[in-house]
Order: sequence, then C-alpha cells, then structure tokens
Amino acid sequence: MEALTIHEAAETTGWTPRMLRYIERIGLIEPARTESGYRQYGAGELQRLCTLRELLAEHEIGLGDVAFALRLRRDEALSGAVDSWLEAEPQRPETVSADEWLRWEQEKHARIIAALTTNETMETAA
Amino acid sequence: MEALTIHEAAETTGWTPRMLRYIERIGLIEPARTESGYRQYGAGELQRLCTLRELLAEHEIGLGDVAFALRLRRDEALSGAVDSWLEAEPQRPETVSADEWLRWEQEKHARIIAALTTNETMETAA
DNA sequence: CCAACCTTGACACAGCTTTGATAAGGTTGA
DNA sequence: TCAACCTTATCAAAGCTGTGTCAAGGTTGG
Repeated sequence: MEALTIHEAAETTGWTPRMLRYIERIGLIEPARTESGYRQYGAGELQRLCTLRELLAEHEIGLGDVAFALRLRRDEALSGAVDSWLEAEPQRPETVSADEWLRWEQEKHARIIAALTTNETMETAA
Repeated sequence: MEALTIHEAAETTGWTPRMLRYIERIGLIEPARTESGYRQYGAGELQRLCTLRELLAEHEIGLGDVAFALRLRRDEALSGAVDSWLEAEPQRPETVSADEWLRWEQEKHARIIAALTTNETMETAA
C-alpha cells in the first residue's frame, strides 16, 4: 500500500483535512510531499493518526500537550530544566511548631527583609 | 527563616497573590496551610517560585506546559502512551518511486478500500 | 472589637488555540 | 480543456489561559 492524499487520509483516519494540516503545522505528523507539493500519507502516518486520536481521547490531553511532549524530547536543555524544577518538588517544610512560629511572628518586617535578601541570593545563584 | 503569607510570598517572588493561587490550583506549588487555612510559603516554595519564573521566561513555555510535564511524571500510563506514540515517529516511508506510484495510482478506489480495511485492523490492534 | 489580613467564589477581559469556511491559484487525469 | 483535486493564506467563531478585581465572610493581633 502506498501514499494517500490529504482527503483520503482524512476519511481514513477520522480527522478533517484542516486538522491534518494543523497537526502537521505543530510538528506532530509531517507527511512527505510530491514534487508539486501534494501531501502523501503513507501507512505509517495513517497508523500514527489513528493512535493519536486514541491517545488524546483516552488521556484527556490536547494536541498542544503532545506537541509539548515532543518539544521536551527534542530540546534536551528544556527537558533538563523542567525535570530539575520538578525534581525539587517534595522539599516542603513541615507545619511550623507553635512557639517557633511565635518567635518569628514578632517581627514580620524583618522577616520580609530577610526574605528579600534571600531572594536576591536566589536569583543570582540560580 | 519560616513561612510567609501569600502577600509576602508574592512580594518576595514577583508573582501576584492571584497567580500564587492559580499556580497552586494547577498543582505546581501547594504550600502548607495553617489550621485556619492560611497558606504558608516556606523557603523551598519561594525558591521554586523564583526558578519557575526563570523556567517560563528562558524557554518560552507556559504554566500549563509545566503542569503537563508534572502530569507526565506522575501518570506512568500517560507518559508511557505519549512516549510510545512519539517513539514511532521516524517511521516515514521514502518518497515513492515513480513506477511503483503509477501502479498504485491506477485504482485509487481500491486503495482507499484497502486503507479502510487496514484501519480497522489498526484500531482493534491498538 | 476593629483594622488588616486571610479565605473561596464569581465575573470579566485580552490573547491564544483549535477548528471551520472560503478565496485565489496550481496540478492532474480523462 | 475541464472537473476535481491539491496548495497557501485569511477571516471567524468557540473555547481555554492567564490575570485582575471585587464580594462575602473567617482569623488575628493590638
């Protein structure tokens, strides 16, 4: 089996031609082209278009989400940055003990100043 | 240093209180609460709020994208499905050779029927 | 007890995403 | 040559995101 045109591929997969162009524009499925520029959808593309619909439906995600996942996989710097941000997550301080809280509550202003200073450190350090 | 209120944390990190609530709602940073329900932002949260701004700015992504990355990391089934969909990507058939194309071009209708049959197989197989 | 916080919830609005429709023009096969 | 495709580009509508603001009400410290 060989390549189908965009309308044939649309009928086959349940997308509209419009959406196939959109899916291409966001980088998810980029079919080959004939010399004159017509899109050619092969068996692989048809497969992926079908499973793409299932993926979106079954997990309640959008095309943009899949596009972002693709970007994550292609941009090593991005995925590293996101991962390391997510990594730091469980670092949550326990609920404050009552007296410790009181001690600090006494000078709210000093706390904010301290926080601001810490923040500058954070910004330059990061 | 101990916990800050939402307004203090906002001033410290450059977000607005509104946005801190939004960031919490989409699951990115969920501060502890006092017994009466006030949010308490600790050093860890302040850090993460600052680096979150950098992350968004430096990589041109949105809060929703980070939220999706978090979802990917928490939902193993989801990340597996997305990954395996993306994995199949490079499978693109080469541009069709001229005579092979001609042979197929001769009965367009048969091609579509064949594709539809293949599609049914695909759907049940996936 | 009051000012100054905090909470949730709702309305609103600009801007982006997703999708359709339509126009102007090129390709192709009978 | 002509019908039936294809292409890109544009306008448009519906919905979601990110953000502000306001209201009604609880908490807290002086």
